[in-house]
Amino acid sequence: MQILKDEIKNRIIEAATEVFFDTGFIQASTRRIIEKAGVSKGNLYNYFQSKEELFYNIVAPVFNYMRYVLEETFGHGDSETFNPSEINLLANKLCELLSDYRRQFIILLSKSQGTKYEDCKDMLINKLSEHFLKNFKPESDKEKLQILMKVAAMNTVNALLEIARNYKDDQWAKSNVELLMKYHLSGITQFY
Amino acid sequence: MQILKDEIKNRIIEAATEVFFDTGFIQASTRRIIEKAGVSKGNLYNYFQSKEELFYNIVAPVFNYMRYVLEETFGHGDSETFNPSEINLLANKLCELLSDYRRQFIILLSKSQGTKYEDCKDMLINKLSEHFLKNFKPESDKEKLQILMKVAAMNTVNALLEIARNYKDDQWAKSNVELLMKYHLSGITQFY
Amino acid sequence: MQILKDEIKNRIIEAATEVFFDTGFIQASTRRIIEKAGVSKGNLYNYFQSKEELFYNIVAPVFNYMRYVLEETFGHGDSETFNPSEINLLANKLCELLSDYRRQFIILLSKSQGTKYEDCKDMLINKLSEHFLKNFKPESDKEKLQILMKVAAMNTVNALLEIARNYKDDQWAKSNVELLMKYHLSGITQFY
Amino acid sequence: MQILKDEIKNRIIEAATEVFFDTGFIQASTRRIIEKAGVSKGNLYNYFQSKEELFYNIVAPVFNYMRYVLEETFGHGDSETFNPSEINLLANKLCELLSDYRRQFIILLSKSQGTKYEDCKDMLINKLSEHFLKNFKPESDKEKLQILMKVAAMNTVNALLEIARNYKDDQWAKSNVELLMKYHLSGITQFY
DNA sequence: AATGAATGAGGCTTCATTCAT
DNA sequence: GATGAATGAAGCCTCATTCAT
Repeated sequence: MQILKDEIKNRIIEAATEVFFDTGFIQASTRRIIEKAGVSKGNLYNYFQSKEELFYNIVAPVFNYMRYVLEETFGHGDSETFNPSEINLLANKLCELLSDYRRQFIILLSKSQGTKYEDCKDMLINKLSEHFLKNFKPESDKEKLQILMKVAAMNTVNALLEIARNYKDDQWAKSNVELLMKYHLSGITQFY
Repeated sequence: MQILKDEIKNRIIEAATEVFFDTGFIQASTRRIIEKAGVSKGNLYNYFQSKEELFYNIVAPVFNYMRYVLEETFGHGDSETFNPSEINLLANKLCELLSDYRRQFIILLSKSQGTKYEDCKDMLINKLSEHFLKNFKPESDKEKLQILMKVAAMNTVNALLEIARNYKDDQWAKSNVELLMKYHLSGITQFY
Repeated sequence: MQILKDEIKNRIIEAATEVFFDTGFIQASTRRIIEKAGVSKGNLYNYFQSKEELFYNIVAPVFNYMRYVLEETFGHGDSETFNPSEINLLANKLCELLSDYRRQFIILLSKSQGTKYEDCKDMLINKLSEHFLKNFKPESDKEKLQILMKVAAMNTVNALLEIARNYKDDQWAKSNVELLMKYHLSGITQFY
Repeated sequence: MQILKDEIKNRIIEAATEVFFDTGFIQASTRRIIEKAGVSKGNLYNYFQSKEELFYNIVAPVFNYMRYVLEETFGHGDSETFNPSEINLLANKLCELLSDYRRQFIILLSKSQGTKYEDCKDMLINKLSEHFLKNFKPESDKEKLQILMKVAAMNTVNALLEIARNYKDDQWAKSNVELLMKYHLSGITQFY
C-alpha cells in the first residue's frame, strides 16, 4: 500500500509537471492533471491540499536549492573585485540542477504566475544584477550601467533557461554553459 | 448607423491594451476592459468578435511590421559575411517602433500566452538565431555554435524588451540600444 | 429593463428567503435557490456577489433595525429601577417588525450559523440579560440570579421567535406579546 | 473476530459526541471524528453504517428515555386538574438525565438539524404545551392561551437546555431547576 | 448601435462512503 | 477487523459570450 501510494503520488506529480510545463500554473486545470495521471478528482486531494500546494511540491526543491546556491556564491559581500569564475561556478551548480530538474526549473522561472513564486525570475535577475554592479569600481558611472547590468543579468538567466529548454545531456549542458559564460563575460568586462 | 464609431473602437483598444499589458491575455477580463473603456458588455462584441480577436487587433500591426522588417533585413539570403551593422539597423528600426508601440510590442512578445501569437517570441529568436548562423563561414563548427547563437538572439530580444519596459524617450532608447549592440557584438564576434 | 431587473432580484431574494428559512444558511444550496427563483447559475451572481452577501441582503435590515431599537430602549443606562414597560415597548417595536419581516427575523436569530450573524441570538440574549441584572438592587445576590436572568432573557427571545413562527396578523401578535410580557414579568419580578 | 470491540465502539461514540456537540450534525465531519477517536476511516463503517446511524446511536437513548418519562408523566390523560408538582417531577427526572447525558441531551435538542430528530425539540415543546392546556378548566379561553402555553413549554425546555449547557454538578443543577420552576409556575399559574 | 441581463461550461474543492488489500 | 486510497456527486463561483430590448 505504501508503494502504491508513492506510485500514485509520483504519477500525479509527473502529470502535473507536464501540465504546468505546458500551460503554466493558472491555465493548468486540475481536470487535465487528473486525466493525465489517471486519478479521480477527489483522490488528488488525498495527496495534495490544493492545486497550489501541488505546484509548490514540484517547484520548491528547485527554488530552495537555487537560493542556497546563490547565498553560497554571492552571500559573503567581501569579494572586492569582480570575479568571473564565481559566475562560472554558479552556472555549473545550476547546470547540475538541470540534469534532474530542468522542467521544474523552467516552471519555476517562467510558468509560476499566480503563485507565490511569480516574482522569482525577477528576483534572481535583480540579485545577479546587483552583484554585477557591486564589482564595478566606485568611479564608474553606475547610473548609466544599471540597465546594462540588468540586461546582462537577464541574458544570463534567459540563457540558462534556454539551455534548460534544449537540454540533451550533462556534457552538452556543461559545454554550452561555458560558451555562454565566455560570451557573456567578453560582453560585460569591456565596461569595467 | 452601419459604420462603427472609431472613437469607441479606439477607447476599447486603448483600454484593452492597458489591461493586456497589466495582466496578460489569459488573465485579462472583459469586465475590466469594458469598465476602463466605459463601454457596455454587449457593445464590445459589436466591435470585436471575441476577446481573442480584440487582442489580435492590438497586436497584429506590430507583428506584421516586425515580420516586414525582418524580411527586409534578413530575407535575401545573399549577404555573404556577417554584417554587424545589419543588426544595428534592425535594432534601430525596432527602436523606432517602440516610440509608438512599446506596450503592444511587450504584449506581443511576453503577454500573449493563450493566443496564436504565444510562440511569437520563440519564432523571433529562432529567426534571428538562424540568421546569425548563416553568416558563419562553412568551416565553422555550426553544431557547437547553434545554441550560442540562440542565446545571442535571445539576449537581443530580451534586451529590447527590457528597453521597451523602461522606455523614457527616443534619445534614451537609442543610446541604450547602442550600448546593447556594443555589448552584444563584442560577445558574439569573438566566435567568428 | 429596470423593472425586469428588480423583478428578478426580488425573485431571487424571495427564493433565497424560503430556502434559508427552510434549511439555514449552511445547508441552503445555491442550486435550490436558483431553481426556486427560475434563474440561471451565473445570473445569480449578477445580482449578489456571493451566497453570503445574498444572505446579508435578506437579513441585515432586520439586524440593523433590531440594534437601533435596542439602543433606543436600553442605551441610556440611567433607568434606576427595573422598568417593565420598557420591555413592553421593546416588544411592541419588535412586534411591528414582525408584520413585515417575520421570516427574516427567524432566519437572523436561528438560521444564521456560518455567517457573521451566527452569534446574534446570543448577543441579544446577553444584552437583555445584562439589562435585567442592572435593575436589581445592589444588595441582591447577583451571583445566584445570573443564570436565572439569562433564562429569562432566553425566554423572552424564544417567545418572540415563537410568536414570529406562528404569526397570523398584527392584532394576534400584539395580544400574544402582551400575554408573554405578563407571564414573563410575574415570573421575573418575584425575585426583586 | 465477529464481535466488534466495545472499546473501539466507545471511542468512536465518545469522539463523535464531542464533535456533534461542538459543530452540530451537518457540520460534523467524519474526518474529525476518526481523528479524535484514533480510528481509521474504513473501520468507522465497520461499527456504524453511516454518519447518521452513528448520530442515532448517540442520541437515541436520551430520546427514548425522554419519551418514556413523558409518557409516564403525561401519558394517562386522567389528571383532572393541573398539577404543578408534575412538572417538577418531570424536571427532576430530566435533571437526573443531565448528570449522565447532558451533551447528548443538548445535541438531541439543538444540534440535530439534518437528522430525523431535527424536530425533536418542537415535538417536546408541543407535548408539554398540550399537556399544559389540558389542565385548564373547559370554560377557560383555550384559544387565547394556546400560544402562551407554547411559550411556557418553550421556556421550560430552553431553561433546561441552558442548565444543561452550564451544568456544574448535581446540586447546582437541582437548585437551578427549582429556581426555574418557581419562576415558571408563578408565571403560568396566574392564568388559571 | 447600445445595453446589461442571461447563459452554461468549466474552475477548484469537500466529503460521506466504498472497496481492495 | 483494520486500513486508507479511491470515488464521484455536489458545493460555490467566474467568465467569455449571446440575446432580447
